[in-house]
Amino acid sequence: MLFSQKVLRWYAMNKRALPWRATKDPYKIWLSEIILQQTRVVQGTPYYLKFIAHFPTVADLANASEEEVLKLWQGLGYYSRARNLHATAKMVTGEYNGTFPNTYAELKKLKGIGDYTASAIASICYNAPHPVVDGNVYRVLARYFGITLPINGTQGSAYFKQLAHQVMDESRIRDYNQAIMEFGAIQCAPKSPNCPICPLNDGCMALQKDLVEGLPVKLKKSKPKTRYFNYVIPLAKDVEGFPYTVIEKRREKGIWKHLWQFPLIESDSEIDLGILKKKIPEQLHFIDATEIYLYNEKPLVHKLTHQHLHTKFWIAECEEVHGHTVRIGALEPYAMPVLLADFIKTFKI
DNA sequence: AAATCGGGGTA
DNA sequence: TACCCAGATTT
Repeated sequence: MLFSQKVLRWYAMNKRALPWRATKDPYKIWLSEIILQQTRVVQGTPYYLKFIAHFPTVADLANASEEEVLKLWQGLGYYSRARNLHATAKMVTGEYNGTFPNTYAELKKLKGIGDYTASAIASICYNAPHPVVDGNVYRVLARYFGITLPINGTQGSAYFKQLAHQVMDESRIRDYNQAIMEFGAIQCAPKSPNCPICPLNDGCMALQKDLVEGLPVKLKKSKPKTRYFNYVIPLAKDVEGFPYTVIEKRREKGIWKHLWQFPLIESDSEIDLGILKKKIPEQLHFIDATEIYLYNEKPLVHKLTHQHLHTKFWIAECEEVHGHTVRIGALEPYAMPVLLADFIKTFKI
């Protein structure tokens, strides 16, 4: 039996009932695909349900503020997805008369829609013959056909793309694309796949050559860089006696763009109170503290894929503070990185 | 071509 | 720890 037919047969028996599987509405398919980029189904599903509940149509999403979109996205990571999601919703609503384009080429022009996502939407919504190539597909193809080219090199990327095109079932592309991804996620798992029970094991080159654990081959990535963050939390009391602080929006490029944070001093290494007191007038001139103390004895290490953030939280008690002031009890509506959302949860004055 | 962009789950 | 996740974009 053909590879594609084996995959489709496996899918018919094993597919999960996922919230976006019941529809061909391009808005919902698009939303699910953006959420699921580099994100596991179990992590993304609650966000998908939240977004559909808040924004039933693309026009609802377009009419929301970016603040609102980022807040709903909080905790999911890769926040450019949320900013691009909002921009594309506005584009579709404003320039496409509220209707998503129905071709791969037109879809790919939209922000946040690359090769994979354009193929996914075109095939799932319109049954257009574009094979998806995601992390699951790389793994399944590399193993079944015994391909040792690195999947993230230029050569390998092109090779897998043409191979995917070669082995797809064009007549059933809508199901086939979801089938091969589901097969990769459930059966042909990254680690310790249960090959003895796999219905594709008879034709699997990796299994024959004992290469299952070694495939796919991936070029090694760079090591994470260490950064030293000093968050200074100003603390003052307003006229009614409520404690308030100051936050700011991250405008520069880099992580967490357009998310909110406390005033930040980044240093080249870990610093103590003495150094901090010298830096505050230089970098955070709006803070005039009567007392400053360290909130966490050991730096909290927040690990991202490419950065390790050694973070100290300093409390700066002030008579008054200027800037974007917010009561401590009213920080919830602001979209913040998990690092800061976690801090706020534990923070007791 | 390589780096960057999060956070969480798994072995 | 190391690796991966329904990748896209920038450098």
